[in-house]
Amino acid sequence: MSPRTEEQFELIRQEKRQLIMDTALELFAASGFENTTITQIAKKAGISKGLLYNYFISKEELLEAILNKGIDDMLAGFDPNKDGILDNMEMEFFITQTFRMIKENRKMWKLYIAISFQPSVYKVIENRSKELYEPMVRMMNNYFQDNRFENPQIETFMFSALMDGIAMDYIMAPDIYPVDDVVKELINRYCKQK
Amino acid sequence: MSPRTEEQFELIRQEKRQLIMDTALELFAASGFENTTITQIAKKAGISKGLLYNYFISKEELLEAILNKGIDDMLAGFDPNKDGILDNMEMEFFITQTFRMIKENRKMWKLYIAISFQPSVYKVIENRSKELYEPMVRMMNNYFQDNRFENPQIETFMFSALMDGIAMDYIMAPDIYPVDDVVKELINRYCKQK
Amino acid sequence: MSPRTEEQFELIRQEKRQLIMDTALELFAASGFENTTITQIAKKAGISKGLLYNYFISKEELLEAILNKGIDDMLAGFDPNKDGILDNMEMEFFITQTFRMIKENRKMWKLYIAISFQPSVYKVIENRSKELYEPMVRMMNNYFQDNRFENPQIETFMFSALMDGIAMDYIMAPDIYPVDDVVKELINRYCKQK
Amino acid sequence: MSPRTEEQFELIRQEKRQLIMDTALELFAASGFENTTITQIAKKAGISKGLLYNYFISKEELLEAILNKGIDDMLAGFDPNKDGILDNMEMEFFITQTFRMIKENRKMWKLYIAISFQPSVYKVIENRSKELYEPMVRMMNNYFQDNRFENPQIETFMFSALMDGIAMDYIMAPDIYPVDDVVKELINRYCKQK
DNA sequence: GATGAATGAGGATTCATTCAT
DNA sequence: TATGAATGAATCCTCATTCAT
Repeated sequence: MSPRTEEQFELIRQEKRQLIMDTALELFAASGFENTTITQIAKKAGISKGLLYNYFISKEELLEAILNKGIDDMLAGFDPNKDGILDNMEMEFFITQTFRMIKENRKMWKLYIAISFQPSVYKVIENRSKELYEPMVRMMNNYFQDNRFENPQIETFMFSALMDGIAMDYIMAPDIYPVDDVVKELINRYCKQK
Repeated sequence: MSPRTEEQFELIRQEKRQLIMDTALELFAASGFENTTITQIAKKAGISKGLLYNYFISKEELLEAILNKGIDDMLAGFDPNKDGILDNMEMEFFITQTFRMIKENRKMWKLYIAISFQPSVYKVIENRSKELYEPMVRMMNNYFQDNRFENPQIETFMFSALMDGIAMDYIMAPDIYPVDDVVKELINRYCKQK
Repeated sequence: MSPRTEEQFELIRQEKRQLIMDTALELFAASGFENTTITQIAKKAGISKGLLYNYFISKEELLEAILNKGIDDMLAGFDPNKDGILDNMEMEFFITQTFRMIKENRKMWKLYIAISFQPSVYKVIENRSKELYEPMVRMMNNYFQDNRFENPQIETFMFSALMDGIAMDYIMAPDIYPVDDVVKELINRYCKQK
Repeated sequence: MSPRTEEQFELIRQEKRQLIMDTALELFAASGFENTTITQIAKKAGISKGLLYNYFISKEELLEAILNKGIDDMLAGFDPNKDGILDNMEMEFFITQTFRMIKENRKMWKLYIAISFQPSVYKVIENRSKELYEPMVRMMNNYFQDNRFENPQIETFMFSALMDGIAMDYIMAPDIYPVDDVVKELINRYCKQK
């Protein structure tokens, strides 16, 4: 009856932590952060409330962990620091990649947007958000400048709005929104030779 | 010292009701529905909690009233039941009008979107939302068909995404977003003779 | 059915606040701060838990209020800032007064001492304590100097220890400790012409 | 690699048990019994929570063990059952010895006093306390009677109060309290030929 | 109409203790 | 012997709502 090894414990911790985060995200996305109780999360995850607090020091820290993980995944998913000139292929890849990530992390993004609409409450994600958005915007701006769009500034706003709008509409109604067709059209407009 | 007439009382009631709604909206938009307490609203409105419940039977009904008022205003602001053919001028008017309403009711829209991201809460306004969206979508669809856009179906999705995205981006950062310029460009693209 | 006047509300608040403090002190003194629950206090006071939090923002703030009130009472009970020369009568008055206050506020002092033994936890009363002790010690020192005791410094320590020890022993066993006799002896020793 | 003998195991057990008690005392004295968690104790002692429960069946039993050990030490430190006549030397020895023990077990005494101020907790050590106090009081009484103090009864109360008060004041501020000087004066007053 | 004291159900969090390994 | 994940009862605290005045 020797005790578990360090590795065994670590494995247990990793798995349980992920289980809690997944379960919480599910519920947060469905009902919102405030409308989800720790009891609900614990019950759905099949663990006790106490154990949850063994992994996250508070409900809010659990939220942060989920959002940070989501942002990390997004950042890892593409290279936004592309400083050189983006050609059409690369832009197409960026768009495809972005929506692939959004589709894979739909619930996280739903939560993320919901939280973003309460800035005074959740300054938590403010900094992480900038990490994500600023390089993206810079990249878009470069693209529209380099590819001689008429008004790169405004084009960036329009394109961003399109990305955001498509993402939003898709997230709101994932089952019926023809996201692939719309994205294809988006690529058509922005990544083809003029 | 003549006693107030029935109408005067009614007027006072209406004004107080509106005061409560305005105050609540302010707070809901800033911190979210769940993070705003009845006590906060009453204090900011300068009335007692008891009186607030004289005007609204519950916190949720107060929310509904605010959202319904917002949707009513929006519906009143344009004629979405336009069945005939929309010409470019009319489309331009629709866009201008829409963003004028959004700018005027920014906080209400912020609240509205935040609520929309919580399905379990969203049911409160689900039906009213459809009242607003469905005719809009029908109208857009008609416009793109009538004006011989290549793929009216997809065009409607793209255009809606643009509208939603611009609105969202503006609402998120109203102080720095160049909404007028972006909307002008939107009109340029969609309301000019081909 | 006109609402209560400001004064009526204020009266209610004063009385209820005092009721809560009295009840809490009773329990804190009997079982200690940590071993007393808000539920116990509320039940004993005949009110709801919620109401308690209408008067005190936290359990700890309730403790502070009780201790501060006790210290205020003590400070009001005698003039520790006596800078001039204390004669025997005045010293006798000081001793008598002190023990009168201790007897009247026995439970508060029990709580106060118990709390004092956890300095790392309750820095709360540190400052207030100084307010109370420092002038007392200064006064004693003056007395022993002015009245030509052999070693005023050490005499102050001895006298303080006696006061503290008597108070402590009395508080521990108020029903059987002959505090009046002991205090009489104390006065005999320290306030009679040599 | 010879297997440890039974005695070696027992020795290890004793040492670990003592380590836990020392660690716990440290924390109990600093923050109080209730404010110290088992987790804190285990972490500071460098062992697991489970192991701690291998040595003590409950947190309360750990407290009892600490206090009992302290009382045992105290009892072993002097002979309170002196039935014959105590001379001045012996009284001096008693006082010196007592404060030497208090200084050596300062934290234990801090805890002991803190506990004593919570009747509902005090029962844990009530009986052991009597074992310690009653013979002491009897001894003092005898001394004052035998040495023809005017009012031995009251003198016992005064002397006890002095002992308690000095101990208390020292324990409260061990770093600045001139305990040696004060004790010397105490001896001066009570152990010198009249 | 108007007030704010009062309620109590419900939520987040803590922690002594257990137990599989 | 030794580990720390896991439990759940208990605790503090919140807040929408009610109600006597």
